[in-house]
Amino acid sequence: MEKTLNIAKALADGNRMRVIVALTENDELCVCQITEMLGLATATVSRHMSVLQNARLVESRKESRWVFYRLVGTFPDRLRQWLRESLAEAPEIAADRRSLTTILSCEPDDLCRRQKKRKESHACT
Amino acid sequence: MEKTLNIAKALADGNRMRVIVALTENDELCVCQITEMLGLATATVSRHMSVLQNARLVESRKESRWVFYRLVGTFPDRLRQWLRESLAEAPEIAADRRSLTTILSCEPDDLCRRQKKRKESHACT
DNA sequence: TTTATAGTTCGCTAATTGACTAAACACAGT
DNA sequence: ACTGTGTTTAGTCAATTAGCGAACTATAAA
Repeated sequence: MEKTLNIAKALADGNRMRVIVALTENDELCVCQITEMLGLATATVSRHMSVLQNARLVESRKESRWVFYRLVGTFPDRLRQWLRESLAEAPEIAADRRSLTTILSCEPDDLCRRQKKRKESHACT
Repeated sequence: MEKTLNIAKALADGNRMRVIVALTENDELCVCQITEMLGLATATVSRHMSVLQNARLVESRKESRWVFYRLVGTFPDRLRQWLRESLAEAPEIAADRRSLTTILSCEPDDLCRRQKKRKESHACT
């Protein structure tokens, strides 16, 4: 029962749910892309991804400086179906989809550079 | 998205998950039966059922002094399937099933009387 | 009408959780 | 070796939550 409960707990956060849904539509995403989509601090995103990984919902691989996450191959099919059906009309998910289109149109390198620049400009304000 | 997230949050507690699964196997259960199964205070069970009701997972009816809860007719089928599949081998659920056999073999009246007697005997200890 | 009963709500406590910043880590780039 | 980059971990704070007992509510029973 612990495994199922961990999954339920992992999904009991709006941002983590958004990540899971985004990963049902995209093979994999890197932390900086998820960070950009959610609009949170990198540290927070990392924490969230850790929760999802511990719940065995996602797995990760490292390539160069970037860490990419994807859904595990054993992701429960019924759960995926429920999420997609129940969130089919959700405006927040549609917004994520649109913003991801832009995010995915550039390489992680460029994206991370943009995030850094944005962060510094905030620091100067 | 709020509706789906509320459901996820409602399920992110072991006891509430156990109640939902019990209700997939039993048409309806009254508070005192759920209380007996979970081994919690009535107040706590009532609070939990309120969460499930607010998440639109269960509905209630009152008969005499008893309140009965059942799954809503719109309970997401995929979600039910996922829960039943992933919890098919869970020892805790099996234990609940067994204890419910005993609980359901007597009327709410008798059960409530037993619970009251048990509570008083604790008070005397 | 009064008393009893079952469930709900309130308030408290302790634990957990989401967001952030800063520091640490892993390792690529120079 | 040193510097830069992206991510992870640790610590803090505020908000939320699960469990309980007490008080309250709804209403059945006497």
